[in-house]
Amino acid sequence: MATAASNPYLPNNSIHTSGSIVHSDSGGGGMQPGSAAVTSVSVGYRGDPTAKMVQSDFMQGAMAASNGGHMLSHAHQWVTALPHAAAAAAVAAAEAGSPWSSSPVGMTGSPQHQQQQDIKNNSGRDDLHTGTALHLRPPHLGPHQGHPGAWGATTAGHIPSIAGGQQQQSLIYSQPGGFTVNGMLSPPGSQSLVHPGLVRGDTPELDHGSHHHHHHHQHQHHQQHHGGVNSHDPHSDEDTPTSDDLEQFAKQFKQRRIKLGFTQADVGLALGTLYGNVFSQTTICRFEALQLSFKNMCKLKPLLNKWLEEADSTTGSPTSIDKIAAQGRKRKKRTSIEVSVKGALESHFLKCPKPSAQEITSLADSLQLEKEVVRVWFCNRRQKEKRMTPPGVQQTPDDVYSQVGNGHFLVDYLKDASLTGPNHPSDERMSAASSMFHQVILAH
DNA sequence: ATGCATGAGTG
DNA sequence: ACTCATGCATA
Repeated sequence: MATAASNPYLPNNSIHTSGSIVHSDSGGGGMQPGSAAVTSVSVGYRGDPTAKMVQSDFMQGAMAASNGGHMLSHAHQWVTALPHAAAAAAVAAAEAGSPWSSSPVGMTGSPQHQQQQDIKNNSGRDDLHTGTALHLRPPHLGPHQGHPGAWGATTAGHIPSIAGGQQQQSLIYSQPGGFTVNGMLSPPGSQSLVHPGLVRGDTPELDHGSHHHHHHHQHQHHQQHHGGVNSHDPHSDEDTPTSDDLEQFAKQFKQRRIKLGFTQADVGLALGTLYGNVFSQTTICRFEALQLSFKNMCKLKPLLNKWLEEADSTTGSPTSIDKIAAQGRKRKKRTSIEVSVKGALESHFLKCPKPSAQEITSLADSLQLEKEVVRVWFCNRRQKEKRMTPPGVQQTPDDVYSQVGNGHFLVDYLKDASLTGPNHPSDERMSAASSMFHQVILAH
């Protein structure tokens, strides 16, 4: 049992604890998810044999049952401090020294307020320069960002992520050297050359096929109107992409990525070595599947586009990136909710997508789940609906009709979108989604 | 490919 | 407490 926890290197399939650590249990608080949900154990801990997780796994009882009123404390329950000096130091350095904190960003134009959620990601995994210290951050900003007032949202969205994310910590890893898209030290021959022309992947060979299919326009301008300018070719990463652009780009991106032999994880890592922002396989996957919010898609596109350029020029480079699997803090065990329970949650969601705290509590109680779990479930559920592509629907619009089952999503999106109006900061995703669907419907 | 989770940022 | 961007863990 403990072995699983202490040895992260083992294929974690066999791990499943059981009582490894002290777990608090069910005494006081509570409700043991014995029937409603199972919590699969498996702490993805970074290599620290000596230190196993000390804390009691997670006590749910604390907040649930007795207190109906408030349960403000929960955040610290699963987060533990790194017990190890080395590890701790690394993380400390990562967190203290590389906060992609707010960054000045030079957008002299529209001081948008609520959407500069740049990337401050980095979950403390970026400093493990295992052997190959790969982290190269160009002292300059990306070539994107042309006009300041192009349009607040999107533009402002990706700039900070690039510009802001990398400054102070750069001294630490200034390892000059050639880096390839893979993040490996440069070898063979000539990579990293940023080709000037840069037609962003128009390689005839694979750039033809599927995209270019339907192009209706008429919805191209959802969110750009104040800046004014911004009406050149949709292929440049400087302007606000339309949902069409994104869809197309995502598709093309995936094709090339695969053709070049890279995995989604590879790309995520490469982005880290190229820009200092590492992304997970998950994120790349979601990007390709358009399962991110419109805004998020816009933010990521320039980065991936950049990678694509690099990848194109770096043909034939061996792929041998070392995967840094790291992360220092612990997470709550993932709870898997039973199907029946899930069904119940679903139906509640349909009735009320945003239940009150009180409602969540009673629901949790009746379902024998932790309140927190229920709360999170609703959050995730809502978020799911905001993605550009509803589950299942994503490929060619033509398929939308064949794969019904998601039909209602379309209706909802359109309905909602039309109610709220075309473009409004908070409706980005709707605009995007609906525009995509509009064309589908119109094309029908 | 996705489900559940964390945390920063916003009210 | 919610939204959003992200990701570990898992199916």
